[in-house]
Amino acid sequence: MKKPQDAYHHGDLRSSLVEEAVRVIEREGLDAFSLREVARRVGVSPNAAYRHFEDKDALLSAVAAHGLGMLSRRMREAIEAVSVRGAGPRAIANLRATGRAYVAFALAKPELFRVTFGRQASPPGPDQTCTNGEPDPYRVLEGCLDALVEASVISPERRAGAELFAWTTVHGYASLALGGGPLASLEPLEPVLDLVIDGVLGPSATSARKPAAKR
Amino acid sequence: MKKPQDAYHHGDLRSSLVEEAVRVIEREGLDAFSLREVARRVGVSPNAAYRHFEDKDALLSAVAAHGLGMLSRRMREAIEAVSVRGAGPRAIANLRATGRAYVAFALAKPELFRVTFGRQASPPGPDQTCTNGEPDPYRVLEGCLDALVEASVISPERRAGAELFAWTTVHGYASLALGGGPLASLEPLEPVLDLVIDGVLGPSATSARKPAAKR
DNA sequence: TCCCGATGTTGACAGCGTACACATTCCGAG
DNA sequence: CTCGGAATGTGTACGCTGTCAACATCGGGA
Repeated sequence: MKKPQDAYHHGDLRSSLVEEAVRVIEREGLDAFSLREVARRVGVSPNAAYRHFEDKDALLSAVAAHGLGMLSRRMREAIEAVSVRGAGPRAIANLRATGRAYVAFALAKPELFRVTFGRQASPPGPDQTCTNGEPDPYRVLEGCLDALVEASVISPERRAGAELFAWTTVHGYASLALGGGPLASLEPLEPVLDLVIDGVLGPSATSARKPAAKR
Repeated sequence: MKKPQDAYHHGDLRSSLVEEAVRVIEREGLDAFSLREVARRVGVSPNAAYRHFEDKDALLSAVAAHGLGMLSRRMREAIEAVSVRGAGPRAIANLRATGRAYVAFALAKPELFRVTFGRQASPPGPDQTCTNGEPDPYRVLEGCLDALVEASVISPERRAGAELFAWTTVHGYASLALGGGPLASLEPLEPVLDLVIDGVLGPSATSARKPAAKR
């Protein structure tokens, strides 16, 4: 009576493989990840994976999609934790919350974050595919900015560049915090978020923001 | 009579290995890179590399250092192309030029850029090691911001967060442009640079910037 | 001159991704 | 109920990889 699309012999391999792959990558690093290792841990033969993924790279892509879904969920949870009803400056707090959640996710699951965003080939379709039914993180950001427009905090035309700018800055902070550059031991996030919000809101509203939250 | 530190049997292997590795990575992707492949192309046995690099990862780190040096050079060249004498708003143009050069490098050599910044382990020392005598890119940015302070365009305290913010935004743009996220087919850079400069200069000087350059 | 250390080579091993052929299990048509 | 094909998992094999140990070669200082 259960209807998951693949629960035949093993009972939802594919999902098991993806989850185990996420675990290996996050706990022992991307270098420790191999098809054979994951299959071994799941308890199937190495080639079983080929019934569900064309090759190793396809499995990695599935891992990336999984990571995207997790990130998206955390951003939405962060929003909900801030506002039950959202309007006015609450919308600004939401935007800030998503940024914080984004960086927190990168720091909490650095290897997964790298796999999620460090890949060249992503589905060329308009939106990324996420593992859960989650909307992809970009849509969450769009929601935040739409709310700002609806609450008349920013003008529609100012919204135009906002998505790119906000995403870009927060993603850059996360990337650099993960260790590549000389900013590895990093300065606090909040001042950066202040500048992001200033940039999004525009020069007029500079001090309309709430004082930076603690931490 | 020549004194390069290692020009014995082969004549500066190590450098040859690094350069060939850069070539392979940039032309055929990181996946096509292997110790054996690089050694093969250079014309030495696979194990010759082990006289110069502890393991594959060490060679990759050398590639990353090489990439850092290239990036740094391009940023400095971009500055020189803008200003023979630098002061006042010229310093702002310099900052913008480094940002443009940073993104241009990432787009021109995407695989190399990924290797350069996508690594977890970097030398823990205060500054990254570059291949050429180049200062690392972070120092170049510091130079730009110092010039802004010296020219009294920004206050010293405003400079504090500026390095992180500027680097972060430009690096994020470059990373996203390389294809991970949904911003792959990307919106123009200049408006983002406008916002970066606004953020660095502070809310007072919003329209002090020059109109965005063409292209 | 000769010898030692730096450099490069050869051979070997385990682990990897993956192709091919085979075994098992599920499910619907008769 | 049976039975056959499709879906799923296994066994075996191949070439490639990173790396180790032992050996060969060279060049410069005693």
